[in-house]
Amino acid sequence: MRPKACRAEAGIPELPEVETVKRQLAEAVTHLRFAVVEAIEPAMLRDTTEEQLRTELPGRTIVHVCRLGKFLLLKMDGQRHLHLTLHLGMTGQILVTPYGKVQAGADGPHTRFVFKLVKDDGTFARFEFRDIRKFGRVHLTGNGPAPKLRDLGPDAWIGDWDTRYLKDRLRGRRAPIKAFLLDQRNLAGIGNIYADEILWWAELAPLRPCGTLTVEEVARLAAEIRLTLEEGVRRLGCTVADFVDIEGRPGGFQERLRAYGRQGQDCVRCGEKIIRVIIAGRGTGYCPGCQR
DNA sequence: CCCAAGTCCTGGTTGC
DNA sequence: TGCAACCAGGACTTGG
Repeated sequence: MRPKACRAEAGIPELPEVETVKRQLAEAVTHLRFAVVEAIEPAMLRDTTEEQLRTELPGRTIVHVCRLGKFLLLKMDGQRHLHLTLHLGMTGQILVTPYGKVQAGADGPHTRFVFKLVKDDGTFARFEFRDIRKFGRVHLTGNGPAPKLRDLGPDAWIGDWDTRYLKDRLRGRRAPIKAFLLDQRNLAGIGNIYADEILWWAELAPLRPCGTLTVEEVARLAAEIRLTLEEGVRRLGCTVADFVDIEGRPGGFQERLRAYGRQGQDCVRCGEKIIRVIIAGRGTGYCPGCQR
């Protein structure tokens, strides 16, 4: 079985988008071995020198691909627990293509890393990390995942946390609830778009100070975090690579938005106009009518 | 020119 | 007053 061509991108990568990439990547590269590593943009490296990437990765086989929040982790075989950790930043894309297709194998203007992978049967695949804005990051670490991952809270979608955890973390804080959701140390994986959508579903105003949420509201928030991300994963899981628009969002995503980017339009729940404010330095859409 | 985004960094503020 | 925790805002980057 040859490695399947895979083009994984999905607009701004938040948890559901990264989960989609993770699934496609796992399918495409698990059990393949690194052969040649090319770091075109070494400035995107963390915890790692270009030299280490070039010398330590070749010969190692990918045994597992997983995700924590917005981070992708590729675990290698061998004793040293070598991990390649990827963050897609804002505009990162992963492309995996079998070699032999001239068109598929070419560097683009935004190609930042290229990994040549080899399979048991001797065929090769090209694993490319593209990133227009270079906010993406690549870590190669021995003895476990990148140190950065230790600062992350539990995975917002499938992590081990509950209403009690949220309540404890929110207590006494004056920062707006939206800023709390964006802080990866609390929960990992929520970005600007899903934060707005979660707060709309939970009927909570994004400016509400964390500490003012009632137990009932925290329970609502906890439920909507799981449900909104679940829906995102399900929808993007249906987004076959070929359907993904080069420009950004996969089909069906934009029309599902209830708050983010809908300023000036009617709230589909109460009819009030969605407004836009800046919170935590980020554009925020919400309904002043029903989000309290 | 300004805007968007995720994360890192800095410096100022709050409250015990 | 001291100090840690907290919080706001700028830097980074590029294309629309």
